[in-house]
Amino acid sequence: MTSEQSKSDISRARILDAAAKTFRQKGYAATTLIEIARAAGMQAGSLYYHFGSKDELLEEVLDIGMRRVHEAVEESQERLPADSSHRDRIRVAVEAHLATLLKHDDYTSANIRIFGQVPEEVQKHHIRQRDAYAELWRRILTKAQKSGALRRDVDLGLVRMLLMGALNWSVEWYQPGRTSIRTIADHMCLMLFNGIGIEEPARSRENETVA
Amino acid sequence: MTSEQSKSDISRARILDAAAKTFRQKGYAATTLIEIARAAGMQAGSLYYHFGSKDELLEEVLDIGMRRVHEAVEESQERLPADSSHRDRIRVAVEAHLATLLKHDDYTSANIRIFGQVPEEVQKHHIRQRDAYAELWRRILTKAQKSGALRRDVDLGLVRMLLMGALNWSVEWYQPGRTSIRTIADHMCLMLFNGIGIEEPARSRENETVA
DNA sequence: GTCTATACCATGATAGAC
DNA sequence: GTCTATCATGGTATAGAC
Repeated sequence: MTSEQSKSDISRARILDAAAKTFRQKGYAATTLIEIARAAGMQAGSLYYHFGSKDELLEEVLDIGMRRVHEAVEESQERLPADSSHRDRIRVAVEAHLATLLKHDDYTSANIRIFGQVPEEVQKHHIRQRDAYAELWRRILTKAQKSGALRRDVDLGLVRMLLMGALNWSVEWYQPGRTSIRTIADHMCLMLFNGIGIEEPARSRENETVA
Repeated sequence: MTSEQSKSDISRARILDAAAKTFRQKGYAATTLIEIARAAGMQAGSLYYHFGSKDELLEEVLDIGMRRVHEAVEESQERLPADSSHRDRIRVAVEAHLATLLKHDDYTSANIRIFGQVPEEVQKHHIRQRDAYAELWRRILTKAQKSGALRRDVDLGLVRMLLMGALNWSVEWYQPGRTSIRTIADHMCLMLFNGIGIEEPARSRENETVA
């Protein structure tokens, strides 16, 4: 049944892809249905056979994008051996989030990038979904903290925001080929767990260059 | 001479304030001149006495925003005793960046938020300015690293991006009164320098988990 | 300097042919 | 299912009165 693809389904998918890509690039308001239609290989009027309005199209793009990261991070946890360390749990979550965001997923990056500038009405419809994703991260971090893998004297909510910010902002600067997603994740985790400071007097030398 | 304020100057300033605020909230394309004019207490047509076009107005908002953070961070460095530690240098820079961004400065936050979705032509005009700001941070971090305050085996460019991301993203979630800017800066610096991990008995593998 | 009025254009959306 | 044609709206920008 999943392999059953009517012509309608195919067009729908093409439209969504085109919309995600364009929304991501130009933002919501600056994106015209004419552009989306052209990118999808059809005329603007034809979009309305598949979607009731620009906002409906937008909402589906946002929904898909958030669902994808959520699932990716969730699966990253499930795939892990039950006895994994909390650092590893966090590490794979970071990598899953980054990978979804940066590896040709216009849906998730569109969501991250434009959510703040989308009509309020639309935002309201997606708050629950965003909260659910935040809750997933909250759980991961809280468990780590409770079992002694993270310092207790920090505001985990704040840490989560800073962490998400560091990761999400990558959509603004990441360029495929220049740095691997793995390397970004490694640096993020190093900062998160160990920091990159060096104790004042001791000249600790550890000569491994992270490429 | 600075206290010399013609009526024109006052209106100009009011328009810019209104524009920064609205751009920040709604994004560039979704903001209409009608809105800006109303917020500035005049009619849309009147804006053209002060600015040649919507884009010209936008460019000035972007310019002011970037100039303000740049100056704030630069001054944070100059105000510091000459013998300050590199950690302190970085700490005050972080705080200056955050403070400018979050303390009722719609200009800087507008710049941060909408830059990626502004007409290419406009972006081009501001790349040099952004590079200069990035260069300021690059210098601060590099000096710290060279003098042994930061690990040598990290990609400082990557660290800078992650750091800026964590800070910049705060415009998306910060709410005055809930957390102090100082607290955010402290958490950021703790992560950056020490990390928030606690040594776990078993593995001492730092970053690079090569499969 | 700011207003009103309006030209001009682009967009989201609809209707009906094919 | 997609096209063409078209409407209605709302926006940027201009012109001229005050």
